Amino acid sequence: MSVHQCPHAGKTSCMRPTSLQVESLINQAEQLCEQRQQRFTALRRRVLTLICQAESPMGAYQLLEFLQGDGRSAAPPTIYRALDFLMAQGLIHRLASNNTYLACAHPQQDHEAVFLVCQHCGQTQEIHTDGITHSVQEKASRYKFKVLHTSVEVAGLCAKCSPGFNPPSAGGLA
Amino acid sequence: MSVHQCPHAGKTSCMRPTSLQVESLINQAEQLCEQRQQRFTALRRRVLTLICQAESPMGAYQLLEFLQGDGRSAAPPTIYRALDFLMAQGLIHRLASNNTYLACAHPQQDHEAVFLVCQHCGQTQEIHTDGITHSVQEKASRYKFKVLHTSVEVAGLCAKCSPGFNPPSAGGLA
DNA sequence: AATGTTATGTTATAATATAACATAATATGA
DNA sequence: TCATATTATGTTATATTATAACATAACATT
Ligand SMILES: [Zn+2]
Ligand SMILES: [Zn+2]
Ligand SMILES: [Zn+2]
Ligand SMILES: [Zn+2]
Repeated sequence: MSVHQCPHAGKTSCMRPTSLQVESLINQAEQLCEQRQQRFTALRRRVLTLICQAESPMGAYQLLEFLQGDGRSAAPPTIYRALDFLMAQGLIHRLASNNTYLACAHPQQDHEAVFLVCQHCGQTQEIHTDGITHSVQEKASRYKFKVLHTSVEVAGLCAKCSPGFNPPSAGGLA
Repeated sequence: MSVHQCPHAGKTSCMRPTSLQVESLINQAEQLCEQRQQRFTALRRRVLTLICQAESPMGAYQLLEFLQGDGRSAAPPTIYRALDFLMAQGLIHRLASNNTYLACAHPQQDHEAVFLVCQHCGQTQEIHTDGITHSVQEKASRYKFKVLHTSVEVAGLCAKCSPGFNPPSAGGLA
């Protein structure tokens, strides 16, 4: 049994996964859909691939342009239906703060996630943290509020885009 | 010196403030704007009043309808400019998860907030919790991510809309 | 093949938000 | 007060994001 090595795990900032890593994510999605008796169609595969290959989260109409570039006939419902499916399967997430979609870093398990969204370069890191989830739960319970879904989106600057960052390979001085 | 009693403070669920409480919020807004040498115009006052009076967060076009009902000439930019101003002054918040706007419960101080959004009735409670803010900060710093703004929106069911709720005045049995 | 189901194509439109430029109201200084 | 600058609002058009409704195609099951 080959365990999938998540391209996001253990990295300081999210890099575009290699084509091998994308392939691995797609294979994983295919397996999940098969287990759930859901159809992982060519269109859905294509959309997930585009999202996985992207440097940062993509908008629906951006993705739509790629589909149209394929020669395929594609209108807004085409992309939104694919996105809805992928979200329902937990393969992608939607960022409400900027209306974009990104691949889930850990589609295996159901989870709440926190997103660190760089305002400069757009790169977005999905992190999982029980601490935040528990804080929310605890606070909500004091208000007798039943939590169904928590959205945490953190806007800021990633390591690369923070002032004072020097790329390691540049030597750091001049 | 009369201290403003926030209509949200200490409540289990957010109720529409009384007209006296709305008035108090508006007066407070007026003072804040005066301190900052910002113009609290009739339009801005009207929009803030509408938002304060609302039972739950309101959409921009909903608010726009009210302005038009006033007999006033109003187009989308009218409402969006007012909303932008009120947000810049920290008098209202925008919920990204459902594109709505609500009055800030504590416009005095700059703060990060958590919103408990009831999916059934729409009522939304703003709460302030250092615990969540600190968890986010701590997690982000591990990724060398500089936090600028944190959005936490919790979807679920408020006390009233949770299954099994009986209004206190009904006696609780039959 | 006949049938039911799911997915996709297609057209139109809804909902949310902004650009660009004109006019009006307000503030500031002579 | 008047001229001037600044800020706010009016107005028209358009951009962006998303869904409704119905037709056709692909797939599954018998
Ligand atoms: Zn995820
Ligand atoms: Zn960045
Ligand atoms: Zn607030
Ligand atoms: Zn409720």
